[in-house]
This record gives sequence, C-alpha cells and structure tokens, in this order.
Amino acid sequence: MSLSHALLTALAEHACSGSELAARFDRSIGYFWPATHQQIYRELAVLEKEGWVESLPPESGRGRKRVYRVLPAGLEELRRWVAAPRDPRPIRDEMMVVLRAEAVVGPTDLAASIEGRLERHREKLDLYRRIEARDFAGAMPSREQRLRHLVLRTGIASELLWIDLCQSAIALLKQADEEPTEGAGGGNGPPAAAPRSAPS
Amino acid sequence: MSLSHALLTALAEHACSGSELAARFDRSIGYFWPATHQQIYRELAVLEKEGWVESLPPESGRGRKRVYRVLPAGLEELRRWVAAPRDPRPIRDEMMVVLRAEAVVGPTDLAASIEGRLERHREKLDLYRRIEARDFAGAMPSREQRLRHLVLRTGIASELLWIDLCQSAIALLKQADEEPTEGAGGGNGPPAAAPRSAPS
DNA sequence: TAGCTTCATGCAACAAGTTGCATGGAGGTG
DNA sequence: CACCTCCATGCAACTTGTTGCATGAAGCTA
Repeated sequence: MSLSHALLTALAEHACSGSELAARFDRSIGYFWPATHQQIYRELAVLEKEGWVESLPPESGRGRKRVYRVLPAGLEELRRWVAAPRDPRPIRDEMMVVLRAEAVVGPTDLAASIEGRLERHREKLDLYRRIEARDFAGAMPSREQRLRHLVLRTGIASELLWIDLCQSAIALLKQADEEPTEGAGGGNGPPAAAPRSAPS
Repeated sequence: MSLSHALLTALAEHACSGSELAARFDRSIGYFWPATHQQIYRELAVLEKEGWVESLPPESGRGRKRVYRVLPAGLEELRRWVAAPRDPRPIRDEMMVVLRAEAVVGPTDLAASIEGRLERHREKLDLYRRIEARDFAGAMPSREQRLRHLVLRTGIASELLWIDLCQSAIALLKQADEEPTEGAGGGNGPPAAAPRSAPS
C-alpha cells in the first residue's frame, strides 16, 4: 500500500500534524498520490499502531493539533519498501475507454468534452513549470533535489502526453465530422456545436 | 463509473458472455482499464438491473454460458457518458512516491528494483507495437480504426515515458552512488552525463 | 461408470478510496 | 458574555477494486 509510505515520506521530510500533512499533500506528493484528509487521519492511526510513527500530545493553539513524528522502525520500513520490487500500474484513464466507446456509438459531442479536459492539462502543465522554475533553477543540485526534479519532470512529460492525446483526438473527431463518410450517422447530434473551420 | 461503460462498449462491439468478456478484456480494453472476472460478473448483474443489457438464457455447451447483449437504453447511456465532461486522472503511480522516499531515506537498492520494472515496460511496449503492426497497417483506416489506433498510440507513448523515467532514475541513482559527495555544494567537477530529458 | 480436469459463474470477505456529516476547541465580533 | 465561524479531528456509510474459494456442468480418460 502506498499511502502509508507516502505519509512516512512526508513525515520524514518534516514532522507535522494531520491537517498540515493534508495541506502539504495538496501541493507536493498529492499531485501524484492524492489523498483526502480522511484517508490521512485514518492512515496515521494505523501507522501509530504499527509503531512507525509516534504522536506528541496535542499542543495548544487552533483546534487540538497533534504532531506526528517518524520512528526508527518507520524509517526502516520505508527503506524496505523503497527497494521492494513492484509492477507498473496500468493507465486506467477513462479517456482511453471513452475513445473506444465513441468509435462504437459515435459521433457524439465528445470533442467539446475533451476541450475542457485539455484546458485542465494545460493548467497543470503551467503549474508544474512554475514549480520547476521556482525550485529547480540551481545549477548544482543535490541528490535529493535531482530526484525530486526527476519526479516533477515526469509529471510534466505526462501532461504533455495527455495534451497531445487530447489535441489529436479533437482533430480526429472534427475531421471525421467534416467528411461524413457513410452510414447516416444515427441522426443525433446537437446543432449547437458549429464546426469551427479553424484547425488547431 | 467507468467499468460499466467499458463493458457496454465491449458488448456493443460484440455481444458475448461474461467469461468471453473477461478474456477479451485481457487483450484489449483491459490494457487500459483492467478488470477481474469478479468485477465483470458483478457489473453485468448491475447493468441488467439498470435495463442497459439483457441476458439471453444460457445455451448448452461448456458450463452454462449466458450471453449478454446491449439494449437501446444502454447505447443511449453510453452516448450520454461519452460526451459528459470529465477530469483528468492523477498519475497515482508508486514510482513517483518511491523516488521522493529514496531522496529522504536513501541510498537504497532502488536501482535494482527499477531495472525489473523497466523490463516490464519494454515488454509492454513491444506488445503494443506488435498489435499496431498487426491491426493498423492499412493506409485508409476508418473512423473507428483511427480512434482505436489513437488509443494504442497513447499506450505506446505512455510506455516510452515510463521507460525514459526508469532509465533516468537508474542513471541518476548510480551516478550518485559513484560520487558520494555530500553537503556544502562541493566540487563534483566533471558532470559526465546530465540527466536525460523527457521526450516531447 | 468413476474420477479428474476445465469452464463459467458466483459468494464472501477484505482493502482502498470517497462523501457527507459531526464535534469540540479557538478566535473574532457585537 | 453570547454568538458565529473556522480549524482540526474524526465517525459512518458507501463505492470500487482484490483475493480466495465454492459450485455445478461438461468433457476426458481409464
């Protein structure tokens, strides 16, 4: 299971409370392994029961913040997990299913839906590039820095891949609309989407 | 939910039984949306309750094969789903977490583990390329063919991305092993090989 | 015909992730 | 002080995906 080890990693980088963990996830590890605060609290309780982290008694301050810290056994577990063999994850993205579905029941208004998604990918790409410029501008990075940069660069490459897929799909769908080959198309199709003749 | 619609798609392509669906998944849609036979049977029951598919009474033959066929309501639902807006999925690959973990608790024997994974990606890439050569060699493909080819090409691009990440990671980890400099921004003078950049 | 294997279907239990809401403590405002 | 809002933690229920095993129906073999 990965979430527990993602939490160990984050806590090893810097001990903190559950809510702070959730906030940090939202702008670092969470880009690649999202987790809600619910998952995080639940998992922290498990980690403590395992003896991998300890929780310091709640400080005073807003709410009842309870700070967690990694124990040596947790670091050991993390080292073991890092070197363990593991399989690739499949892509498991709806887009791959949707395109095949469109091939069967289309044409539909899929292109418009993909336009929206394309925009999200562009925003993500932009975000990653700003982080890259901010955090990895130095010329002589440390080992840690280089590893984290590699992760970020993979995120960037992934966004570029999806942007490319979205663009190709949109082009292909529109092209097929403009040259309606045969087969009477099934008669559905909202007239709302006027075919823009400007190719992207 | 995607599995139900992946099943509708597969059944729309060709009506068949649960076990045949499972077999077909293993060599087509399942590359990008894996499903066990358990999920498939459970989901087929749901689809039938929804009125999206119907099951013909079991034939005779091996076991009690029960063939499912998509109903018009199912096709309608599939069309609706295809055009619905949807967000990108996060990458959610352990690799991204592992590299950050290694940055914290390393060095470990991570490179060896990645070597194994690299091999899997190469096998997958090879498989996809053989499918591409087999199914998409024609010069004037139909709309369906082009859409399905696009899906496959994205799979290929994805494998290339992960292969690149694995290679970069291995190079980086080994390089760091060989020059165990530390702290103080010391003089690692001859930087032999800069990390490879991602394809795009 | 008895026993073994394979096929197709399925139950049950679990693991992981999601969603909606609850609670109790701080702090701010009138 | 009374009230409201936010913060940090957490419960409960649900969905989705995984794992292990069970069962009945053919077919194969001796």
